[in-house]
Amino acid sequence: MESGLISVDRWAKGSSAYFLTHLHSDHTHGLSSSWSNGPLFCSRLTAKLIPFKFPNFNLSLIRVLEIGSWHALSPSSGFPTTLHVFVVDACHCPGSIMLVFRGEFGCRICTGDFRWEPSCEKARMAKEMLVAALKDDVVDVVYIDNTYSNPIYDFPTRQIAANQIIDIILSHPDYDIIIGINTLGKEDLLLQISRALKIKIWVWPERLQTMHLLGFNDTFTTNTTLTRVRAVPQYSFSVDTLEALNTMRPTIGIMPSALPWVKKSLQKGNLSGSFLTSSFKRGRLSSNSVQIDEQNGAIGPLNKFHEHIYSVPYSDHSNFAEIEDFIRLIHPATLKGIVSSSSCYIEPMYYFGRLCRVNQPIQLLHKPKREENGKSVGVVSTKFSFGGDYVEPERNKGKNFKGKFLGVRVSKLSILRRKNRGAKILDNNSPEQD
DNA sequence: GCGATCAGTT
DNA sequence: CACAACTGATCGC
Repeated sequence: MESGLISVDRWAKGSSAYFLTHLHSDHTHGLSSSWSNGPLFCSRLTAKLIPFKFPNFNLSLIRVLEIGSWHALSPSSGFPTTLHVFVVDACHCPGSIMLVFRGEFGCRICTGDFRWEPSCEKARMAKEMLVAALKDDVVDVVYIDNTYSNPIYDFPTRQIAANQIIDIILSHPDYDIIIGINTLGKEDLLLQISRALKIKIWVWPERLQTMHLLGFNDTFTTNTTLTRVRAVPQYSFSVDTLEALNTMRPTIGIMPSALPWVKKSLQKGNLSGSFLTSSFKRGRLSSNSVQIDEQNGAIGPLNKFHEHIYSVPYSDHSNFAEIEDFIRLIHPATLKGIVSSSSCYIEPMYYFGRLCRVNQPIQLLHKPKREENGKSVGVVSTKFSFGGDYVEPERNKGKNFKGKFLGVRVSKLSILRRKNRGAKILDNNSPEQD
């Protein structure tokens, strides 16, 4: 039946064990306070955060996985078969982990969301642990964080981006500073800012609780009078907000993200206005990401996109080169993306297939896709296709296909809205089995 | 009131 | 161009 043996960041009934790589909401869809579909395996830190995100969560379901250790699931512990899982730090956000599974199905790695920068000490240690754990074993499948698995995604390390942000703040000594963040992540950035400026950072009350759970007891405050630097929910961060704030005090906003929409939405917000001062135009709206001195991270003039807003490519996902490094290191038989995309732009096998042992032809678009959902034997349920059988001319990445196809005007790809992250690994992955 | 979807926001 | 992470409305129950 369609029940998988284990699920990673997927929460539907039918699996014997559930793994949570980290607590971002796009990985917890289907998880709730009342969820009870099976044992939930996660890092110690994630386990600590779960009750905060899901009050009244049944704690007896939680199984802590120590980082750097192998853990066994076996019939003696009520599991259908024996498998082992190894855990390393994914360096994506607090508590985030990468998982290595060994069992009847062979060896598979779920990276979860991850960022392993070559210059990051934590990532270097994680990599060593992983290599040591794998020994000479071959890896059959890597479920990769393919968010940026396209060579157009080239951005600097978080260290460099953090220095850019600090420089921006230092160059605005008389301004209030607003930084957009989410419910978890980018703590290191805020700590560095705090250290560099010798100043506390304001966060909203729930975020302060999170900070305390994470063990940061001194750096953050909810008292606005103590600091000019405030970290606010990203969704509350807009051109309008910044303009409103500026009617009260001079304020700049900083968007720490490598996602292209940042630039786009910020530009669009003000292009038609009268803001196009010469100093603004100097910002080269259409230019690509910042080119900066690799060593010290000095900023160029170009991450300013609005009179009051800077966009800095501080990313918690690996860039293209880092993904490539990872795949080269693991040299798996094949790859699956954990981010289901409605297009081929980030299909991992397209760019990385040559680094795999099984050099599969690049199947760019939809998999067979007969079933609606669920029962496909595969692994990651990438579940959508365009109804028909039209094939995008592979590298003809030019236009997206929203125009009109088959006379149907698909104005939005929203029908295909990706939604499905996560992987379900079946007890029998092999084709010879039903 | 909950969960699943959809819509929309940055 | 896509993408990530999140909030909020809606609908069925």
